[in-house]
Amino acid sequence: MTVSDRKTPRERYRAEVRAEIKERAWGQIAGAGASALSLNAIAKQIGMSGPALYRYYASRDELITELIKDAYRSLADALRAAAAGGADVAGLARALRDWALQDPQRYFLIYGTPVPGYHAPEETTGITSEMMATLLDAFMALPGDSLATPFDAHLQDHRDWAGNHPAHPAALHRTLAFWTRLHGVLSLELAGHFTGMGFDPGQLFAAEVDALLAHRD
Amino acid sequence: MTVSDRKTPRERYRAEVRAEIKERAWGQIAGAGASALSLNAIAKQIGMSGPALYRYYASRDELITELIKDAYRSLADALRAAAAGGADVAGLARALRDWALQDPQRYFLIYGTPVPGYHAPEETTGITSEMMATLLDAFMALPGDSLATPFDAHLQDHRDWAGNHPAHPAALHRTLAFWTRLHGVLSLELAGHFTGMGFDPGQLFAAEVDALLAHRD
DNA sequence: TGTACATCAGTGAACGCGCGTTCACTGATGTAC
DNA sequence: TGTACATCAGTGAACGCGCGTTCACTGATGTAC
Repeated sequence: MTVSDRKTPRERYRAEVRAEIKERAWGQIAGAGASALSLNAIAKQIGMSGPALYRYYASRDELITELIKDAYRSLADALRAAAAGGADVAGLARALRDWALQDPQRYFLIYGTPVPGYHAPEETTGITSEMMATLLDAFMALPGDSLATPFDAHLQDHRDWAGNHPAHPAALHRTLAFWTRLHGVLSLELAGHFTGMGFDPGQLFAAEVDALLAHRD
Repeated sequence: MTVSDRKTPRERYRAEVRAEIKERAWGQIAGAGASALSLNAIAKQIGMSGPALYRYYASRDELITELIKDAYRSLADALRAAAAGGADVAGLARALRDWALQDPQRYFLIYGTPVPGYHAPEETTGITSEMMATLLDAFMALPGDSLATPFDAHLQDHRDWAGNHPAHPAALHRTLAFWTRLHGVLSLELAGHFTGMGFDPGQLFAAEVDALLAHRD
């Protein structure tokens, strides 16, 4: 570790302020949604003037882009950490659910209503691939008849998203089903569509995980 | 049909303008999302001054609330019409998909990111019950072992959302799975999360429908 | 059929607000010799 | 260790914008007798 690697006080301060800006940004998003995020309001909370923020982020869009990347990163990390800790498919599902419930608006920043015209930063596709690889690893550990359904066959020829992961078709299929089914439960739950319906969303989620493990879709 | 039932020219004109306002509102939502909906911009498009709109809607919130109710209504109607036309579960799934693809931003107005603090109008829960009843009718026509899973048992005691529909537990379970799984595929697809992944979202959707019909989850 | 009045659609000006962003500047902190 | 200079964080004023909404008013349309 050379001297040039060590952070100067100024660099450390910069990093701290950038972090505080992000923290306040998340707070605003949690309170009123991403569309209500305001640089001036963040500045006021921190105790700075509005223009001062432009020392740290070039624009509102750059800040939001940064937040989106962080959200993707934290999800991929959560799943990877669970896998590293020995989690199987059910464990990964639990990690996903915990991550989503921990901060619903962060979840919706990724999986919520797309803003027409806005394109997510390039990096996010790479992070998603990472996440898919984690899931594929877990499903590959499960037995499965290959090409059991027509869609399995379709996937065998259309697996760009899986890179060159050695998973068999049934694992590909189940990985996608894991992703879409659990997302279906979570997004409806977090958006409040189950409110007043009477049943326990957690048990529906668990039932979906069980169905995925029964490896008979 | 008495004279008082017949619409006066003024009433007819009012209805037309209200309809045109809604049309333009949908156009704006399709183009830039619901948060970008602007009364002034709508007025300009129609060729009126901004304040003139207040003859037709008391506020921006009232207009949005109206649009949300219309969106719920059109979904429930689409499913009911399909059922009335003899559609089975697969047919209802097709109707749902068609409805969603027809206007993605209308879909997200219902199922997208919730705005913290905003509460959907009361009527929507009733319309959702209607939709659930349509689905339950279709699934009740399918055979199913009752109480095949722990979640089936849970549902038997937590079925507020099903009203007093005579569906057996397996139908309750499959109706919820229909809703959450197809929503999972559709919302990811419409938000663009499958872009560049290589497979055909329509085939994934079809595979999920097949899985629901195999009545072995 | 004609007149007197009420209803109501739409206008233009105005209010207050908050937004993102640019700019010229001050003052503190760090760097080089 | 001390001085001269460069770097950079932060400020306050300003720009231009569009928003929702209120208000007093005009002028056209419909209604009652």
